[in-house]
Amino acid sequence: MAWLYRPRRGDAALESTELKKAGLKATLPRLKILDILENSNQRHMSAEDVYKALLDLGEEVGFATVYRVLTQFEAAGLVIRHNFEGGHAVFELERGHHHDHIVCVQCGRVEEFYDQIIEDRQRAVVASKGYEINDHALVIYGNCTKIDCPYRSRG
Amino acid sequence: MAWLYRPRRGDAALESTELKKAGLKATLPRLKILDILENSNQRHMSAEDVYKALLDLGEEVGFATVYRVLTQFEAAGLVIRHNFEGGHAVFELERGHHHDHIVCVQCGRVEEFYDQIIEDRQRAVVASKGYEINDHALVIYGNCTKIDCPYRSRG
DNA sequence: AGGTTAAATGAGAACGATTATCATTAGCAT
DNA sequence: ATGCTAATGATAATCGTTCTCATTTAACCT
Ligand SMILES: [Mn+2]
Ligand SMILES: [Mn+2]
Ligand SMILES: [Zn+2]
Ligand SMILES: [Zn+2]
Repeated sequence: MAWLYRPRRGDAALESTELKKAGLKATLPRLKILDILENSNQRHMSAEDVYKALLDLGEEVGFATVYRVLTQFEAAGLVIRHNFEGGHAVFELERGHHHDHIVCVQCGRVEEFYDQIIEDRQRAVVASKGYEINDHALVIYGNCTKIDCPYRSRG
Repeated sequence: MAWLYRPRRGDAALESTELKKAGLKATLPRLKILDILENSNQRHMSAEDVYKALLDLGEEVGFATVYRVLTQFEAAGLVIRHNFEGGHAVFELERGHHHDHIVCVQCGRVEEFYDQIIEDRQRAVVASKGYEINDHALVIYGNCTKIDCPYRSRG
């Protein structure tokens, strides 16, 4: 999926500051990975997606480093990790606005949504069960009807 | 967690019929695993939970068979597989009523709920995005305040 | 700018959950 | 009971991810 990464290189100084603010040294691998997350066409990337984007740029970064850095970014609040079905985690930049996801089980397309009523009802349900809410993951699996979905149900 | 399995053996003939109806031969491993799923105190069990329950009964069933049978049960619609966080899948008997889950991130307790408003809103959101809904997974992570939660927030 | 040092990296081993392989065993239709 | 086929169990393999450790590097201090 090489073409998915648009190399419109972000401002290196800004990204460096972003890392420092998060308490992380501005190393080359971290800057490159942050750059990819910020400029890729796909908002939700697996560790392998990121690694391949690095390869496509001719960058020499180890796979272990990709995992390490993504985990550090998560701990620092720079990215969110999702466990959609399929065995591998996907990461996206934290943009400060909670949202949930619809995943097309055919083509893998990911759509985001936010529904205040759903959010409110979750709080109500949890409270009624005597829990203190912490986090939640709502993933809807479906078939998209996008014209370019290669597995589209009908024409 | 041996004590979690109540060996009030279910009706073997019934369970045998249940398997046949699902298109599965009534083999000993399958009968035993179905029995454990039906009579365990915990409604949501990992493959390892099931395997340990078998060991506690002195049954000789291979780990690979446990995985295989659980996957077959899922394909046959007898059980549902959930991918809560934590790396391993959990299974529960299909009881014909969709529900979602609250998981205590401290003690692992699992609570079930069903909320019609949430279900309806999901359909609406999905439709508005041009998807055909297929399935969904809503897991709320929280801290339970049950008196017997060993990690309870306060006294 | 050059030196120091603790932290970060990369290659590969290790890991945990799950699946595949394959020789042996066991349902079950005849 | 016999035979055929599917199921089992021991073990190897796989997959995504994390760990180990020798080497490199960013940040700090002359
Ligand atoms: Mn998202
Ligand atoms: Mn349940
Ligand atoms: Zn939400
Ligand atoms: Zn639901």
